[in-house]
Amino acid sequence: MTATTDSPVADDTDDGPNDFLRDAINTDMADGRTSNGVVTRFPPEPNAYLHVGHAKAICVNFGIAEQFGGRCNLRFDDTNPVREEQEYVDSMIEDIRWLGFDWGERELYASDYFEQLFDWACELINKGLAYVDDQSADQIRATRGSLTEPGQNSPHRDRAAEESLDLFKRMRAGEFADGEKVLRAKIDMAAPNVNLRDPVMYRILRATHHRTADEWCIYPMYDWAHGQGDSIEGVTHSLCTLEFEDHRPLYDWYIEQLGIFPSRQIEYARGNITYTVTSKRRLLQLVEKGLVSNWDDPRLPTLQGMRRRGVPPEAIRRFWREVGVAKRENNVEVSLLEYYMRDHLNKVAPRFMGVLNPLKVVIENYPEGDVEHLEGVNNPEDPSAGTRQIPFGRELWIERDDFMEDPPKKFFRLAPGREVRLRYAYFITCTQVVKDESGQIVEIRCTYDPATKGGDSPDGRKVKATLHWVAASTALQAQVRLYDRLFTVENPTDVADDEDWLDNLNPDSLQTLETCYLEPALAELKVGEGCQFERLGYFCVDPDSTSQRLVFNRTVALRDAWSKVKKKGG
RNA sequence: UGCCCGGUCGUUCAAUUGGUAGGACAACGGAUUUUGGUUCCGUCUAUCGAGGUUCAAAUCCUCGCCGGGCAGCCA
Repeated sequence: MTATTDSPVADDTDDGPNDFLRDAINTDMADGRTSNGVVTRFPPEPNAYLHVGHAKAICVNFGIAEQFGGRCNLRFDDTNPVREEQEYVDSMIEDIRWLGFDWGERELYASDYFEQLFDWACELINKGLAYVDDQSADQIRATRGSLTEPGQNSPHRDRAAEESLDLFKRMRAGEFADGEKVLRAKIDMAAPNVNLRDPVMYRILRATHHRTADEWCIYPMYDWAHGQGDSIEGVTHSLCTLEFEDHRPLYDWYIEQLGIFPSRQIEYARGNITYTVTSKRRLLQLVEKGLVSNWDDPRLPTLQGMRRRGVPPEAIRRFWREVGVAKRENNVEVSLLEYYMRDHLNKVAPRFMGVLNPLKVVIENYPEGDVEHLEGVNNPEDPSAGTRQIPFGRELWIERDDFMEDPPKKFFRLAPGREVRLRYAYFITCTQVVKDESGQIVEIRCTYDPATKGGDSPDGRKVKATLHWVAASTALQAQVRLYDRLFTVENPTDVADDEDWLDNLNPDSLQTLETCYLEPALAELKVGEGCQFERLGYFCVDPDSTSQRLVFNRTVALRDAWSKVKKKGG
């Protein structure tokens, strides 16, 4: 395969499973319909921030182009200036790049084709295939018929082509008020497919466009722009979501009447994920009502949010590739995404120790004031990551969950009289539990065995647990934000008429821990960089960090067999 | 009750196009382990229904049933 694509994605270039899109493309190639290569496009409307659902479309379109040695254009579908803004263009470009795709010089816009679209519209008018309608929006709606009844012809449907052409040019010239006239395709008001009932091609809209400013006061509709843009660009396969299936006859009709390059539209099912919402409207509500901090809230499935949370783009790409593409409605389990997050992070994330819910440990037989440095492996999955020195001392922090005064049978961490290993350090044995007047455990007293330095016992005795720890005297203090799924149910928007989908919000989706202790090496980590806190999960540095205090986001927890045992009442 | 699309393990995608229903995740069990992580091994579970064609049907046909989309001068 000759790879001429601009998007070499090194880590996931293997083709993955077959699907009906690739089958169709293979067939078209065999039939000689792709002599200039396979061309796809990702066509967002710049009116919102990209989310993980868009990522599927991006992966499908760029992925297929790459796999077939073709190319994928980025084309902004900017035909409605009242909704679109440059800010969204910029953020989309940033997000797609972050995901790992590249479109070379082909940053394209539907608005690039406004003049051509206008000329083609004139051509259709001349052929008697389009006409200017003077009816109001209400009248057009009223005469469109219903799902079960045909529509009625507009009184202007059969006006002379010359008259329509004149009117259309005057529409462009600004002689009419917004909404006063439209250009309509002349197809069939009795068509069972409502999209074919003389669809509107142009409306008059006095709004400043983010690229063409006030050059135009008429704007093409989606159907009369998208397929034409595809054709102009030589897009061989225009892959879109299922709701456009009913539009395909119109897509094909315009191309056929114009006799231009026949792009082929194929529809596939959008990707949904359990416990998350991706509709623009709903994401907007979450942000505007302050239910999340902003568009980049790490709990949101926006690409900005996922990036801030530390989700590796590789995981998103891998996820959508493995999920595949089909035509049936789907709701993929979020655990699959989490699996690929862990799978990637496990290979690349440097390990550190951090204590989230600290409990003080004093090693009674360790010399007061002494600090020694012990060697830790940075990444057991990647020897080239090397080692680091970790300071150890008489007073340490361990995780509160790692000690139980009266442990159940299957708990094999620290308990009175029990010996455990401190990772990379020593075996310690709990000798005493110190409580305050309310009975709360405030400190654990232990002894250590100097012969077990590094964590090995020369006499071969075993311990059942290895704990992470941080030396108190050199610890970094940090805030850590733990995220849980934003909703408590798999389908948050699946609610009865008298229910509010927002009632499904998880009240505990964010837990902020103000006093966490980290090993000092973590001070070197920069904003956005990720790591593993051993035994806990993957974390990354949040932009809220200051030189005074680090802030970490938990990207995803490690799989936790103990929590399952605990739940079962172990 | 118009038109279009879809229905395969809990989830999702496959099945060389009519020839032993398979993978991944999840779940469950076990081995290894200086992360109750990783890795490894194993187990469990599915063709919406009824007819028909055929030596043979997830696949083709018919009729049902269920789910989704469509009546913007949105995309």
